[in-house]
Amino acid sequence: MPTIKDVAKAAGCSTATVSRALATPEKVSDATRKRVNQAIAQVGYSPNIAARNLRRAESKTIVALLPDISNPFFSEIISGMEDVAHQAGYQILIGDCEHDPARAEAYFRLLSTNQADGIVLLTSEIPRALVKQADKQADFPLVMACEFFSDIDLPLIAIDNHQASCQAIDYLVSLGHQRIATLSGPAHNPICQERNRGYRDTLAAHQLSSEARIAEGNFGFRSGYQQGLALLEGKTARPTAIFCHSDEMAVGVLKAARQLGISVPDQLSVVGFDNIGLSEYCDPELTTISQPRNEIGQQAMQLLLHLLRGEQPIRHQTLSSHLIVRKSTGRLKP
Amino acid sequence: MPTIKDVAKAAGCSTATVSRALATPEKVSDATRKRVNQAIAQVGYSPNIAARNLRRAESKTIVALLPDISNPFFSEIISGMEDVAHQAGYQILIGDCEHDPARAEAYFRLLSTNQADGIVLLTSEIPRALVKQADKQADFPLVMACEFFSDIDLPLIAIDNHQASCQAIDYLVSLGHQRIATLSGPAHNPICQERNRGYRDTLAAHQLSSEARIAEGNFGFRSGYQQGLALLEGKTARPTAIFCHSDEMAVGVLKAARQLGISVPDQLSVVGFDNIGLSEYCDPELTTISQPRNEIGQQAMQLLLHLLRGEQPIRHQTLSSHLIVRKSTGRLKP
DNA sequence: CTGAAAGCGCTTACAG
DNA sequence: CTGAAAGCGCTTACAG
Repeated sequence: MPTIKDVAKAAGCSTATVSRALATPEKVSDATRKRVNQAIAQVGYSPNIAARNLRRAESKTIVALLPDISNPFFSEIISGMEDVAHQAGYQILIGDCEHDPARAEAYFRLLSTNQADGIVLLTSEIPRALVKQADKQADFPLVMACEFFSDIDLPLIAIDNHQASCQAIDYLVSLGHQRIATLSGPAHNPICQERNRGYRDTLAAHQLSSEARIAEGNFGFRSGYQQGLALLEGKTARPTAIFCHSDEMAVGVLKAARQLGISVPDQLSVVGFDNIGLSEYCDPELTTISQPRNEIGQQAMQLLLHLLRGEQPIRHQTLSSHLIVRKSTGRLKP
Repeated sequence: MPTIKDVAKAAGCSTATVSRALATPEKVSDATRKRVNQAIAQVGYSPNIAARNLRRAESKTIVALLPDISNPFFSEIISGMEDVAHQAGYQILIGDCEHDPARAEAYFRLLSTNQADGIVLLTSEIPRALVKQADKQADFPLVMACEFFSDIDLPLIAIDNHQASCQAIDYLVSLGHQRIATLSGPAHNPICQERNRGYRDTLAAHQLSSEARIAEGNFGFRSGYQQGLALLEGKTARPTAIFCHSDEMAVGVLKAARQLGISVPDQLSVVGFDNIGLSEYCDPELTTISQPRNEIGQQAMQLLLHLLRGEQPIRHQTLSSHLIVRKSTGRLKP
C-alpha cells in the first residue's frame, strides 16, 4: 500500500503539503494541489485511517446499541442513522446486546479505547450503572432513541408513547369496546410503562378502570401467542379488544384467537405497535401505530453529531406517531 | 485517558515491558507481571486500540456485507458470526448495501484503508468487478455465505440449494400436485438459478416438465403478493402449489390466495424458504425449508479466520437444510 | 503557501 | 527477563 510519503515523493513536495491538500485544500496553491492530486491518482493512494484516527484522537465510528438485531423494527431506524452518519463521514457499528449485559459493556468500552466516538442507545435493557457512569463523563456523547430511562435524563428522540397509547385505546372505545386488555412489553421498560399509563388514563376517562387488565410479554411472536391464549381462554369475562405493544405480539395474538375459534375483528379487535412490513400481510391486516422510524434514526444521529461538535442542541425531541386503521379492529358482531 | 507510559511509570518498568505483559505474559517474570497488572488497575488503563492497530497493521474488524438489513433471515447468521468473531477478538461491522453499488464499494474500500481485515459476503448483488479485483489481491480475505457467484470461485459456506429445491418439489409431487409453480427470487441470482434448476430437474423426473412455470420476485412480502395474484388469477390452468424462494414471499402468496378466495392448503399448497420466525405464526403455518443459519454464520467466520491466519482451510462447505412440514401444504380437496 | 519536526500510543527486533 | 530505540502513517503548530 502506498503511503503519504510515496505521494509526497511523486508530487515533489512534503508529506505535510499532501496532508493539507487533502484536509484543507484551500490552504494549498492551485498548482501544488493539482500535482498532489495527480500523484495520488498515479500511485493509487488512500489514507490509512487508523493512523489518521490515532493522530486526531477520533474514530469516526458511532455505535448503535440494539436489544436484538432480529427485531425488524430497528432496521429502518438504522437506515436513517446511516444516511446522516455517512454524509458526515461517520460509520455505524451495530451493537447487538442480545439481552447480555457483558455485550453492552463491551460496546461501551469501545468509547474509552477510542474505537468509537459516540453511542446511540436504542434499548433500556442494559446495566444502568454503565449509563450513569458514562453520563457523568463530559466526553461521552450518548443519545437515546425510542427508549429511555425514567431516572436518567439523556438526550432523546422518541414519540410520545403515552399519547400513542391513548389514541389506540380511544379508538377502541369509540368502536364500542369496554373490556380492553393490554399486552405490554416488559413491565420494567419505561416506554411500556408510558403506554400502560396512557391505557389506564384513557380507561379512567371513560369510566372503565375496573376493566383494566395488563398481560406482560417480551415483544416477540411467541410471547404474543402465549399471553394471547392466557387472555382469551380465561374463565373470566374475555376481553373484546387487545392492545399490543408490538406487531409481532399482535400477530401472536391473532394465532391464539384463531386457535380458540375467536374471529378477528368480529369477536375480537387487535391493535399492534410499530407498523412493521408484516402488518400489511398478516390475516387480518393489522391496525397499528406507526412510528416515523427513518426520521427517528436521522434525528438521533443528527443530535449526536451536534454533541460531537461540542454544540448545545435541543436535547429532547418528540416526533409524531399515528394510528393506521386496517382490518384487525371493528365493532363487535353478535 | 492514561496511556501505556503512565502504567510503565506506576509499575516502575519500561513501556515495552507493559506491552509484553499484555501481549505475551509468559515472556515476563511473575513479579513484574504482577506489578504491571496492579499498575494497570491503579491508573485505570485500557490500551488505545487505534494505536495498536496502526502498529500491527490490522483492524480486528470484519465486514458482513448484506443486501438488506431489514430481512430477518440475516440476523441469526450475524449472530453466529459474532459469537466466533468476538471470541477471536474481532468485531463485526454490518454493511447494509441496500442494493446500492456505491455502498458496497465503500465497504470494500475499508479493506484498503486498513479499517477492516476481511469481508463475509452475504449477497451476490454487488458489482462483480469489485469482487474480481479483490479476489486477485492476495491480502484480501473474502468469504461468501449462502450466496455465491457462478463465475467467481470464492471460499463458500452454504446449503445445497439445488437439493433443497428438489426436496420441496418432490414433496409436493408426493402430495399429488402436478401444476407446481415457482416464485423465484431475482432471476440473475445464482442461488435462485440453482433452486430453479432443482425445480426443473424434479419436474422432469416426474414427466411434468410441461407444467413448469416460474415467476420472479425479490424475496419481499409485496412481490410475493403481486406475483401470487398474477399466478393465481390467470386464465390458464391455475397452479395447485407454489414453491417460494423466501418465507416473506410465501406469506405474500397467502394473502393473494385469501383475497382470491382460494383456500390453503385445500386448494393451494404453499412452500416457503428460510424458516424465519414468522413462518410459525402466519395462517396457515408455513411449510418451509430451514437453513442452519447460526451455523452458517459461525462457519463462515471460522473460515475467514483461517484465511486471516494464512492457513489453507477447506474452501467450500455445504451444510444441510431440511424441509419443515407445517400446515400450508396438503393434498388437494375437491 | 510550504517544510522540518514533533508526536499520537503502541509494538517489536535487537542487544544485553 | 528487560530496556532503549525505531517506527507504524498520519497531522499540525511553528517558523519562514
